[in-house]
Amino acid sequence: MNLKQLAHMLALSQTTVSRALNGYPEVNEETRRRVMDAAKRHGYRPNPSARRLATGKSGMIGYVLPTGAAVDIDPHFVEFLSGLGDYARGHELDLVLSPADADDQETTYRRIVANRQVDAVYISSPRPQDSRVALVSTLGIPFLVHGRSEGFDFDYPYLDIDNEGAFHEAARLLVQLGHRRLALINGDDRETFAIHRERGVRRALAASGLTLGERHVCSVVMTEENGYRATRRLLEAGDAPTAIACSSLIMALGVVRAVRDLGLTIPGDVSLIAHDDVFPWLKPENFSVPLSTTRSSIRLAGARVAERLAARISGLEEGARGELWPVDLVVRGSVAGAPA
Amino acid sequence: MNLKQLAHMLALSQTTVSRALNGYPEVNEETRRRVMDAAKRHGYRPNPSARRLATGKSGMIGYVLPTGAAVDIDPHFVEFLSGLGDYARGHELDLVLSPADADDQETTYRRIVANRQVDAVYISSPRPQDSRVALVSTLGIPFLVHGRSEGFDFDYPYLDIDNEGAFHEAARLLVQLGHRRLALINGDDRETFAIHRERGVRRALAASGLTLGERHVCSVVMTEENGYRATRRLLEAGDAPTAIACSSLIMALGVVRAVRDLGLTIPGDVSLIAHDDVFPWLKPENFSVPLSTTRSSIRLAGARVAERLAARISGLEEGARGELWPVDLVVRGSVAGAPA
DNA sequence: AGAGTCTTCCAAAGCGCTTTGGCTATTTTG
DNA sequence: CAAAATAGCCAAAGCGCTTTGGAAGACTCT
Repeated sequence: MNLKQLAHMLALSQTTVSRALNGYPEVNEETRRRVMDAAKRHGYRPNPSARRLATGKSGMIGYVLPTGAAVDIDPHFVEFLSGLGDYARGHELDLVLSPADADDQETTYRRIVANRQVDAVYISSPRPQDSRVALVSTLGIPFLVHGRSEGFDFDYPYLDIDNEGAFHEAARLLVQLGHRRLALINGDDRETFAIHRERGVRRALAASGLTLGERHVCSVVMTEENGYRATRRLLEAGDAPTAIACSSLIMALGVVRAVRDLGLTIPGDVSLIAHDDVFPWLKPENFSVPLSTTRSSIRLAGARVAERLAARISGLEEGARGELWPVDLVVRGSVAGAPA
Repeated sequence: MNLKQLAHMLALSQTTVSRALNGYPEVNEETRRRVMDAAKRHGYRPNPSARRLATGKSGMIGYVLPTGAAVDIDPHFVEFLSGLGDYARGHELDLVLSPADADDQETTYRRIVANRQVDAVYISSPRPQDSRVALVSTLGIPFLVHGRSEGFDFDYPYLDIDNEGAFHEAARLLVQLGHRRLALINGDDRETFAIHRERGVRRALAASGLTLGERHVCSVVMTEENGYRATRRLLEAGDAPTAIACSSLIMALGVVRAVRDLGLTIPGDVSLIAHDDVFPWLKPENFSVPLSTTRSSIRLAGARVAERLAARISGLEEGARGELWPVDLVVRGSVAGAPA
C-alpha cells in the first residue's frame, strides 16, 4: 500500500493525501479525517526510503563507534544505550552505529553527514579541543556532546555531569576526616571528565593547603586489573596515601583486592570513594565494605541525550545550551577518619 | 557531485556510468577505467538514500533492542558489539539498533522488514521456540541467531558456543576431583544457553550416578548481587555444595564475596568454575583466587556474526548453516579436591 | 457587480539512483 | 556474403515520497 494507491482509492491527489497526513494546514479538516482514517484502516506507512530521498530526513540518530583491535568499547556504553533506548522507543527513533577506525573517525563523520544517513549525532568521551566536536559543528548537523570538551572559541550543546564538583566534594570529605595524603586513580586523562575530576580533587586539597602528589595520581584504562596495579603501587610506596578516590566501580574492585592482598583494611588503613555510574549488575552497597560513591546514573543521561537530540532535530531546541547535572555524594562504610 | 553531473562530465549516459561503477559486464573496460578514475578524482559517492529507494538495499544490519524500565541491556552486549564493529568497520556496514518494548518486539521486526530499513538482522539471547526466530524466518529477511533456539520443525542459521559441552567438562572435572554435591548458579533459564549449561552439568553428574539437587540449581539475572545471594543460600543450607559452577564472571564476584563473608575459602571449602566471555575489564586470573573458567570470546563471536550476515546479504552464504564453537576449559586455582 | 482574498485541491517536477528495452556498430557464423 | 550474434552505449521508466506553482471555486468587501 503506497501513497499512489491510497490517493487513488480516496479519489484524491497524492499531494493532498501527503499533506493531510503530514499535518499541513491547506487541507480541509473533513478531508483530513477521511484520509487519516483510510490510512489507518489500510495500515498505510510511508516508505522511509522514499521520504528520506525526498526530504533528506532519516529519523535516526547516529553514533560513530570507535573500534580497532586494541580498542575496547567502554562497558558504560551499554547503560547509556539503555537510556537512549528508553526514550527512543515509542518515538520511532532508531540509532545507527557506524563503526570507524578509532584513529580516523573524521572520514566516517563526513560520510554519514554527506549521505544524510542520520538526522543528528552525539559524541561521547570528549577530550579538550576534541576534533570531533569541531568537525561536527562545521558540518552543520544537529549534535550533542555527552560530556564536555574545552578550549574552543565557540559554544556547543552538551550534557555533562559535574565531575569536578563531585570529586571536589569527595576529596573535601576525606580531608575533613583528617586525611592528608590522598590519591586519585583516574581514567584516561586525555578525556575531559578525568581532567575535571582531578581538578576537583586538587581544588579541595588546595583549600586546606594540601596538594596531590605527583605519584599519587594515575591515569589508566578503567579495568579491574589497572585498579589493582595502581593501588599496589600507591600503597607499597613510601608515602602511601590514606585515602583513595577512584573513577569507576570496576577499578574499585581492583582497589579492594589490592588492599586486601596487602593485608590492609578499608576503611581502617585506607578510605575509598569511587564514582558510580549506576550499573544494575554491580552495586557499591554490595562491596565487602559498602562503598562510598559519587553517583550519577548514566542511563538517565542516555535518555536525556536522546530527548534533546530529538528536540534539536525538530527545531524545538536550538543554540549551544549546556546542561550540567549535579552528582550525589553517597557516604557508606568505606570512609573513616585517617589512621593515626 | 551526483551521477548526473558525473555522467555529463564524462559525456556518457547515467546508465553507463552506473553500470561501470557497479561492475556490470556490458561496458568497455577502457570506459570503465575512465569512469572509475573520474569518480575517484571527484570523490563521487552514490547517494545511499537514492540507491536504497531504487534497490531496496540499505547496507545496514539491524538489531531489535529490547528495552523497558525494568529491562537492562546485558553488559555482554558491549563486547559483542566490539566484535561486530571489528568486522563492520572497513566493510562500510552500519548497525542500526531499533529499540522496542521488550514485550512487543514483533511490531518492530515487522516495521524494519516492511520498511526495508536493514538488509539483515541478528537475534541474540534466544529462548526455546523463540517467537522472534519464527517471525523473522517467515518475514524472509536474511538473519542469524547468536545462540540457539529449540523445538522448531525447521532449521535456521545460527552461531552458538557449546554451552552444554563446556559445562559438562567443568562438572566432570569437579566430579573427578571428588565433589559429590555440585551447585549451578545459572542465568535466566528461559534462555537456551542456560538450559544447555544445566543439561551439561546434569549429564556429567549422571555419568557418575549423581544428580543436581533441586535446591542446588538456581536461575537468576546475572548480577553480582544475585551471585552473592544465591551463594549464601546454597552454603547456609544443610546439604551445602562443595563445588559451584557459575554462568558469569560478574556473578562469580558475588560468589567469591559470599564465600568470604561466610568465613570459608576457595578452593578449600568450595571449588568454583565460572563462564568467562572474555571481558577486557574483568579477568578471571585476577580474582583473589584465580578463577577456573570455561572461556569463549564473545567479541570474536560478534565479528563472526557480522561476517556471516554480510555473506548472507551478498548471497555467498545460504541455507540453515549452524556453527557451534568449542569452549576452552581453563583450570586455575579455584578448584581443588573435595573437602573431607 | 467586480475585484480581491481565502480555501482547498491538483499536476508535475523533483530527490538520485538502478534497470529495462532498445539501438547502432562491429564481429562472428554458415 | 548475407544473416545472426555480440559489444557497447543510451533514453526513459521506475522506486515512493515531498513540494512547488498554479487553478478553481467560495467568500468578503466596497
